Amino acid sequence: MSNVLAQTEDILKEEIAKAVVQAGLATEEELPEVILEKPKEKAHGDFATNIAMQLARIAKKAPRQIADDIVAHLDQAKASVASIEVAGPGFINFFMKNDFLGDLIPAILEAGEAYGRTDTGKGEKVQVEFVSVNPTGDLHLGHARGAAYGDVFCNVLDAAGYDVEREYYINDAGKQIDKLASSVEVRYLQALGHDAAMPEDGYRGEDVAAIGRELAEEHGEKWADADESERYAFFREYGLSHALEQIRKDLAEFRVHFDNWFSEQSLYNDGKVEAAVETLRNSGYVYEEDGATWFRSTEFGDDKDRVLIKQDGSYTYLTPDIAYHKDKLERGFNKIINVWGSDHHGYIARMQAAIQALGYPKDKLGVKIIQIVNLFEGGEKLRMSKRTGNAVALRDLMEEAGVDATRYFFVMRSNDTQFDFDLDLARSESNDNPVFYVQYAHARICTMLKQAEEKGFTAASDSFDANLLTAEKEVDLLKKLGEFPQTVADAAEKHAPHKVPQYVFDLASQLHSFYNAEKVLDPENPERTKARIALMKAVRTTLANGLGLIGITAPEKM
RNA sequence: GUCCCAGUAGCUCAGUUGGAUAGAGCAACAGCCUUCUAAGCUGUAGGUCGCAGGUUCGAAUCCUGCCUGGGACACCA
Repeated sequence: MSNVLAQTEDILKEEIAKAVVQAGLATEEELPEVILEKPKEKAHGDFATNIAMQLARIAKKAPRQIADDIVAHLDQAKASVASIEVAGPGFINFFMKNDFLGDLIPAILEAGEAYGRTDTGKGEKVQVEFVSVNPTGDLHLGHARGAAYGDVFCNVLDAAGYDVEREYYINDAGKQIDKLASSVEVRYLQALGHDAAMPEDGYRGEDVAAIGRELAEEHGEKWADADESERYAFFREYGLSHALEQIRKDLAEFRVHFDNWFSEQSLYNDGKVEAAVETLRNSGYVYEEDGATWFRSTEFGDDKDRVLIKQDGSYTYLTPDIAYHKDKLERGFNKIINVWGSDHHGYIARMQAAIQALGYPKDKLGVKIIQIVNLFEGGEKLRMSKRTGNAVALRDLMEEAGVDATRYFFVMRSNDTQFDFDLDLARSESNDNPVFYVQYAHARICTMLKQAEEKGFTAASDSFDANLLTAEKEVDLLKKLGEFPQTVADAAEKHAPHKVPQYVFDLASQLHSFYNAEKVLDPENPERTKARIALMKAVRTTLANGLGLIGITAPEKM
């Protein structure tokens, strides 16, 4: 178990609970959960608890009096507590014996790449569906944020002990594919010099035009006057597979991979769309009106009922989507999570209604909304890609800023605030750029360790004395290292992967600070040098693991 | 009109699910390289947490109302 800090906390919590009961302040049943927090102020100790305030009502005593009683009954030695203070309205501040930190470095070095992994998720099966862009063109800015968020979120879930599956839902059945087919057709004909007009709602992007040109080159006039339906089927298939191929390629380059690519068309082929409607009908949530078939979603809090089958007999967008979610739920996940763009938020209520109508609890489905991204360059907002005239593509970003910076930037902010992507900053090789700042910390350590080797310093992970690590900056570093597993678990539980870049940045900052204050390789003090080398190795491991979760490189040299 | 998200330092954002004197980075100002990478560090300054009520020992955080910005409100996908 490499989560030394959590162990220490658990023991302390237990001892506090015991003390409360022994002091006769509350029975075990009355006892609220003991909450330990990490105070912002160093002067308030390593941990603090507000248990005395919480007990005020139960024990019918003043919080400070309660706090004193608890302290009097606490087994300080067992809880590794060095000293205790009662402060403010009744906080109990614990100053820990730092010897618990001594176990940390060997634990980290032993765990290696696994440091930061916990079993908080208890192997629960979670499925995350993200990106799921219509295969009708390039991925662009907003999709990229969703891709980065989804991917890092999955990494974090995995590290926290969840059994994660990544899925991409391919909308390959609806009208948008018909539109793609005719758009490709027009571009193909135009590429051959024929007179063809793009339909009003066709895809006018450069990406589709490229497919048309490619086709013209490969096939020449072959399809120009082929049989209408045959020709249509061909363009449809060709456009679809090429768009999809492009998406896969871009995502792969962005280091995003899926376990499962799920085709909407397969739902039709397997009769699952009909089956879903029947299921809802049998449960009594379906009715006919005005020649259409409706889903009584208002039963579950939706604003209005929704049409499943239109007057003309075709399905609405919602219907296959319900079938899709039904299919996902039947695959046995404890939880399914959708990552959607902000323009889809209005869709949540009806989907959750569908989940309930299918007989599942509402919270079986989680929806994460990714807010809009604005791209800035030279202080100005870019609306269009300079290259293609379309919305800025993921590919442009990767070229301009690199994959590392792009991924880091997209996940460093909470998903539900709009994000200004500063292209100049992402590109800059300076300390303003948080990606470089963190990577530099890693590289710095690697250089130090290399020199340590060259100079003949060695440090096996178990042959150093952790008690020599007493400088303020190194104790801070140790404490920060200890937080990593919980930060990751926290990020998973709160669906907040942005906590990882935040953590890694803080750790890098403390490393730089330590580096400037203390010398690691010191021939005058070989024993302390050994201990510090071990500390540096632990920091390097933790930084690398954090960067790994974000999906970016940890360079050894910069 | 209804719903969702946001509103915290000049700018970009955190804020440990209600805790102590609200924190980082950038920008500003003042310093630190003969020494393991200055792509770094140290310090100063900077705040009516959108506004007004309420809940309680205690509110940036929870509730109500309002203001501002963004988005969504199809028998489109």
